[in-house]
Amino acid sequence: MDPAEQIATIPLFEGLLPQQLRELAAIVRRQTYERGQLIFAEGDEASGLYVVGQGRVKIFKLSPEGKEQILHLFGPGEPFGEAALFAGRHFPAYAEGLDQTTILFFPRRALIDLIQRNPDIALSLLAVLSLRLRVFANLIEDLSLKEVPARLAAYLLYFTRRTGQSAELELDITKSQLASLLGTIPETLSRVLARMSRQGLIESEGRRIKLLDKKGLEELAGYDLRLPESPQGEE
Amino acid sequence: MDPAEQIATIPLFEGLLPQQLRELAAIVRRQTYERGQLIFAEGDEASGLYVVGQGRVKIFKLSPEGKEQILHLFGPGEPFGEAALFAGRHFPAYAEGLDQTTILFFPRRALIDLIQRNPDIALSLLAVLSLRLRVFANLIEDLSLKEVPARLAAYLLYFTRRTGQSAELELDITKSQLASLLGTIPETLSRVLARMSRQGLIESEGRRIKLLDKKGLEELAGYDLRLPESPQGEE
DNA sequence: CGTGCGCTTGACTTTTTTCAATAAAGGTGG
DNA sequence: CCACCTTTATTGAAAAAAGTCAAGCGCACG
Repeated sequence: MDPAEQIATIPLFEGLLPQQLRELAAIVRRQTYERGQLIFAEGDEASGLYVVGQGRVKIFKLSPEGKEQILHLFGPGEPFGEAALFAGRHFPAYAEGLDQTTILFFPRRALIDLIQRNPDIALSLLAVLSLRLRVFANLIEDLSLKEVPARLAAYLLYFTRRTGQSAELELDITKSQLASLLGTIPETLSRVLARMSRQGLIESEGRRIKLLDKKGLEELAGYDLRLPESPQGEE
Repeated sequence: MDPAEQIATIPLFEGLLPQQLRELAAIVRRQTYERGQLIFAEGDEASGLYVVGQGRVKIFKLSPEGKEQILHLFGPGEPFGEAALFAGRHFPAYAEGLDQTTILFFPRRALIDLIQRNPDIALSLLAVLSLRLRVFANLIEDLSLKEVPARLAAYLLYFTRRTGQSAELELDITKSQLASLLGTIPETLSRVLARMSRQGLIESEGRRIKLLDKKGLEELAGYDLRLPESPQGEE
């Protein structure tokens, strides 16, 4: 595909003038990665902005023992590595291709120039970062306030809403990856899925999961009891 | 204090021209909150940017059962509530005064105008958001990859570095709040502190904690074994 | 001087992880 | 098309970590 055309489809750059798109096209570098190939490592020098072209990218942290926590999964059009661009000089996590993946890379200097001449990009970037902050806040909430079944229920419900699939959904990641996303391990996830099936909440077969009792799942996820009172003094 | 003067000391607005500072001063609203008073609640409409004047502010999430997870503690000069400004229209968490607190509030509209006319503020904001993203990434890592003793050790070491205190530190929050910050409960924290004391790692007396064995703490925190190899295939 | 809040400790329960073994699924090359 | 190999998923038994409930202490503050 023509670089300028492809860039124009990136939500982050939507609304830019043709001239500006051409500038971007002039500095972009296209890269390809195999499934499982590392794009950057935690601690690496951050020299620019990445945008997923095709395929998916996994952003994750690694414990000393090798256990991984997935922070994000990104698909076509989504930028990543921006935080390192504006804050520290180093990536705070790993990035790896989940499939065969093409990446658009925008070097730091040129990008910052462009932003300075074009505040709208900045606002767009601010929106992206804000949204991520929000996602993280929710992830933190889930990880620290809920147990695995609640996290799983929340994820399943969220997933149906995100993809529009109503009650029958098909995971686009392995269950091991889902476990990592939920902050647990495959064994635990497997058991929780089995238990939910026994309880008649879901039906699980391979990557296909049918939600049989949405109400029950919502309860599990903590969608009830949304305290109407102010939490003052709730320390 | 004169508003313009005070605004000039906010890192976020550093480097602005006197004219722009005056614009900000013209739109700012000053508010006071008591210790424990709610500044905004999760789900509230977000109508502007907050900056801490004096005192400290606690940003937190609440589980249905009332357990809280502290996301941030902010002090003078630090902005909060920005994410809601650029992304969704609602706050993703609660904010509450930790002391008697004065807040500077900048309404949305005027601020966005100013940003559009002044890309440098945008870059500054991008840096702030990026930094927070980074903090969150670390918090998520800690919460999901480490057990409480490791999180506590990491916090203690981080705290000494942040405050410059070398081996003897004085908490500026209650232990219950520290527990919440670490994603656990006071009882567990208490036990972990006791255990660490028995092991000769620390000496704890009220809010004063002395680090007796930094090396041991670093090991606990997982500062060893930083895998030098690429984590390829480490799924 | 008492009330309340923060902190600690003990006994107990629940949740999750670990370790190990096995089964199922998917892709590759003959 | 099948045998083989790797990856992914499941299950059991045991251990570990963290949370709940309940009681008690100490200290600050009115």
